[in-house]
Amino acid sequence: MQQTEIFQILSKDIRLRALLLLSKEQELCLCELEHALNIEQPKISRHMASMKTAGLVTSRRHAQWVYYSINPKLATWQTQIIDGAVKGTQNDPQIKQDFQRLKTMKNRPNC
Amino acid sequence: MQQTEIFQILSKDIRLRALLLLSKEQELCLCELEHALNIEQPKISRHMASMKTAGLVTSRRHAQWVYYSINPKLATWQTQIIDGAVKGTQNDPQIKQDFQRLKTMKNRPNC
DNA sequence: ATTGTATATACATTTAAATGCATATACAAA
DNA sequence: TTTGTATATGCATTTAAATGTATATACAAT
Repeated sequence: MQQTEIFQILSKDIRLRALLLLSKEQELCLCELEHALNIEQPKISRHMASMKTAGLVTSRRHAQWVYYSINPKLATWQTQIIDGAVKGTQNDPQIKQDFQRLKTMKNRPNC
Repeated sequence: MQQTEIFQILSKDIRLRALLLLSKEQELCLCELEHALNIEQPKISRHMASMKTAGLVTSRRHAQWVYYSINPKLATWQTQIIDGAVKGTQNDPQIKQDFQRLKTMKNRPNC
């Protein structure tokens, strides 16, 4: 049952929060995620790697930055699940804070 | 972030399969789940207990049987997630087999 | 070539779940 | 009160993820 993989990914705070950021921002580089989530670089890097392995996100490198986005090729049932997560968190203080930190981040890479 | 709890529950095969059975059958007693999923009694009992603790299912006792159902008071975002799981598994052979085993179970308790 | 910034990975350790097996409790019927 | 069936729980062990810290790689700019 590979269907459980998406649940296993979203079962952890950090990854859910990262995905929620990506669901609004289209594309974010690792350092933006690191800053918005306020966690150590190796940690977020590893979690993004696992999300990529699970096929939930894609990445592209541009100069020294690696940009992550939600995989545009997800099945509709997967998208539905993510949408549910978005709904369930729209008033969550933690998520608000994450977006706040992203907004106030200095020297965000432009492209 | 208690939103991750539903994902954590559905991240495991056994629990996802149990929930899918309940989503079609309304109510099933533990021994029906045990039989349909083809696993040991203490195992399914504990997994159902954790689903109950998480608020995903409810239970009622009738005579010596305990009947489980999906909690009717779930938030819509939670229902949406479960619906996504149902969609994502509708042609899954494992799930088909689970229903098959349920159908062919002898001496199912009636009420 | 050297320095700086961004990202990934290795490895040892910790933390958290899941499991098996035994046993306890709940209820029904004899 | 004994026996049978259904369900829950205790406890030791295993399995699986997550973590911290250090280090490696990638690319840009000097």
